[in-house]
Amino acid sequence: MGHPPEQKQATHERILEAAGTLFRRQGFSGTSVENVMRAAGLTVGGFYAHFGSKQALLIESLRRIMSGRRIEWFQGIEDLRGTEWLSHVVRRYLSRAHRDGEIPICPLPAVLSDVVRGEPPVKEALAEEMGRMVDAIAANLSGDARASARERALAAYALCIGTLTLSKASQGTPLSDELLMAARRCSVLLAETSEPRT
Amino acid sequence: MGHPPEQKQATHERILEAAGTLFRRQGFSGTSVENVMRAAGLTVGGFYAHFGSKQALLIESLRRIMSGRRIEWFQGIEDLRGTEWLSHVVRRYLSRAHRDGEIPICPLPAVLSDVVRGEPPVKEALAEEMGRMVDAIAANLSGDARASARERALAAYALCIGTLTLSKASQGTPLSDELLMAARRCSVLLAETSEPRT
DNA sequence: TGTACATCAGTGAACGCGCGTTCACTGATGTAC
DNA sequence: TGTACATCAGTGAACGCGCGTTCACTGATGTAC
Repeated sequence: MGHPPEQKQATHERILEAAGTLFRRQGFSGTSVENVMRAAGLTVGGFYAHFGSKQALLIESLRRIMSGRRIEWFQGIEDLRGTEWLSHVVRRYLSRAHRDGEIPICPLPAVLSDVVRGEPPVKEALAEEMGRMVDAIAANLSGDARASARERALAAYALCIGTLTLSKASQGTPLSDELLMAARRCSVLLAETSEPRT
Repeated sequence: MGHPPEQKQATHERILEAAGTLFRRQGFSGTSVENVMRAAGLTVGGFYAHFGSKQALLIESLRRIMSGRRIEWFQGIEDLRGTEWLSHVVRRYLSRAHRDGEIPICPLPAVLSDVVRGEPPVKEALAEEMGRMVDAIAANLSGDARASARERALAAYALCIGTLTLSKASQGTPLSDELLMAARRCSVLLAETSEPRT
C-alpha cells in the first residue's frame, strides 16, 4: 500500500511544528502556506495531502500548542495554592524573557486578532483550549462572596493574555515593562479571599 | 493656489473615518487601501496625497480613535471614585452589546496582533494613547501597600482589553459570555484598598 | 527469489486574485492682470 | 468684468509581487504472484 503511514504522520508533525513557530512569530495572516512548508523542508503542493485548508492548519496548530503548553505552565508548583500559586504562574507567564523571546511561547498575542476575524470553527477550537486552561487555574483558587474561584480564574487568564499582548504591542516603550510588573503585583488581588480555605 | 485647503482636510477626515470603521471591523491586515478609499467615496490613487503609507494611516487612525473614545468612556460618572467608578467603567466596556456590535467601538481586539507584528512607530503611537488612558483610570483609583493606584489602573486596563479580545475570539461559545461576566465582577477586586481614602 | 504492478506522499508549475504603491493625467478652483 | 494661467486634489491604469489552492507528474515503497 505504498508509503508507510508512520512516515506521513511524522511529516504531518513536522508541518505542525513549523506552523507553530511561524504563527507564534508572525501570526496567521502574516504566515504563508509556502513559508510553512519550506520551514518544514517540503514544497507547497504537498500541503493539501495533510490539511484541508490553511484554516484547518490554524485549528490543529492552536490545539496542539495550547494543550502542549498547558502542563508546562503549572509544573513544579503543585504544592502551592491560592495567591501563592497564582503569583508563581503569573510571574512565569509575564516575564520579560517571555515577552522578548524570538519565538514566543504563547501564540495568542500574534494570533488573537486573526481568531477574532476568523470563522466559528477557529473560535470553537480556541474556546475549548481556553476552557481547559481556565479549569486548571480555577482548581487552584478559592472563592468568596465577591467572586467565585472560576470567575477569578477567568479574570486572571484574561489579565495575563491582555497584559502580555499589550506589552508586546508597546514593546520598546516604558509602558511595556510597567504593564508586566503591574499585572504581576495585581494578580494577587484577584486570588485573595476574605475567608481563605487552607 | 488651486483647491481650498479646508476641503482637503475634510477629505482627509473622511478617509480617516472610513479607515477607523474598517480597521475596527476587519483589522489592519484585513483592510486594503482600496477598500478604505472606496468607503470614503474616492479612488485608490488619491490616498498618497493624504498619507505617506498604509502604516501612517494606521498610526493616525489609532491616535484618532483612541483619543476620541477616551472621553466617552468616563462620561457621566464624574461623581464616583474607586471600586464604584471602576465598576461602572468596566460594565460599560465589557457589555455584550459592545462585543457584538457590527462596528466595534474599541479597535484593539481587531488590530492588536497587527501592532504586535508592527514597526516601532506604530507601537509608540499605541503606547502613548494607552498611557493617557491609564493615567485617566489611575486618577480615579487609590492604592495601598499591595499595589499602587497606577499599578491597579494598568492591570484594570489590561484586564478589559484581554477580556474583550478573548470574548470576541470565542464568540458563539459559552465561554465568551462567562469571560465578560467574570471580569465585571473581578474588576472590583483590583480597585479595593485596605484603607480607602474617601 | 524475482518481476510486474498499484499506491500515494511529495513535487513544482500554474491558476486567478488582491495587494501597496506609482504615475501620467484631468479638471475644478483660485490668482494675476 | 473678462481672460489666460498655475495649482493640486483626485482619477484610473499599471507596476511587481505574494497569496491560497489545484493538478498532472514522479518516484520510492509495498503487495501479488
